[in-house]
Amino acid sequence: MKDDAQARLEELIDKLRERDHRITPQRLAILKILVLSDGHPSTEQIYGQIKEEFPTTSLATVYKTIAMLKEMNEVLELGFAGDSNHYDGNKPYPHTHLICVKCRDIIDPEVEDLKILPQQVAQRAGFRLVSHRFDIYGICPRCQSEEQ
Amino acid sequence: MKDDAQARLEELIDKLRERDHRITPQRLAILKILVLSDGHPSTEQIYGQIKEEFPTTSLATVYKTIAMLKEMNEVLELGFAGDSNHYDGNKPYPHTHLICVKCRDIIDPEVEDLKILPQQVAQRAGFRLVSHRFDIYGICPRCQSEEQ
DNA sequence: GTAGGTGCAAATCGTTTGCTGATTC
DNA sequence: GAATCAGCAAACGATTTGCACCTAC
Repeated sequence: MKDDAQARLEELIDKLRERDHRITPQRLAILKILVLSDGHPSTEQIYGQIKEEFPTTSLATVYKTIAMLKEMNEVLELGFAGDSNHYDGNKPYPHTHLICVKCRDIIDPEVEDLKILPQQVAQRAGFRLVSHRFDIYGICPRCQSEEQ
Repeated sequence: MKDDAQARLEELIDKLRERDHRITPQRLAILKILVLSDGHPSTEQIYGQIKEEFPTTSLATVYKTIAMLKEMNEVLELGFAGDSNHYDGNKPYPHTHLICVKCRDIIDPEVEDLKILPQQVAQRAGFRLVSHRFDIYGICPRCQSEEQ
């Protein structure tokens, strides 16, 4: 495991302990999957991966673990209508996503920061800023080359 | 009905005719609701409103009409995981939204255009741009004042 | 008259919940 | 040992679909 993934995993474990959450084998496996994923795995993908190690694990456990991480603000949820949610356990704060509409791959592009724009827009309308989401949809290079 | 809403309604009717879609009373009512809404009504809200005029209308008809408009690119769909989708029939192209996380009100804020940013980000990663979505979440003035 | 639309009910899919037996601490 | 958790199945809510009847053109 890469150093930064290892460090993030230990950080998460510490935070669970702080809150008196138990470190069960299933939770540990889910945390590992999250910190080791480059992409933004969906619940189904996490479920599929964890079944390799713990075949009896249920989807409910995946959901419950993620709900716990959400409550701790240690995972970023990318919800999609009519599709599984995807999760980022490494950068649990708003950031730009580039999403392929064909293969549904999600990457973090290099992008100039939006900086104070969300705060500015919210303030101007009298809103107290909570968060924001910026998704760019396109066709990824691989899917482009596969077009006829 | 305001002039611009009237004009948009006629535009939509023309586009339906062009494609040999029939102008049924239910469809007309849904189109009216869409062009007259300042906000971004959800399917449930559209359903609720249309029932006042046509009590027998079904949710399925609302969904089917919206699916037709989506296919014609005449409505912008704002999908939310675990919530009804919302629709904008007046500005059926990507634009920034400001969303209250408490009352779920959605407004179009005055905002400097993102301009070429989505295209720039997509291009840099080799993606062909399809669309984008920029949502800012916060607490609206009314909900702030209602906080004890 | 006929292609297309409406409305109903059933099916679907992701997610959540209730509960019982098992496990971490 | 006790509080928490895992796993199962049932419940849920938004959306979609199949189909018989109906209606705009």
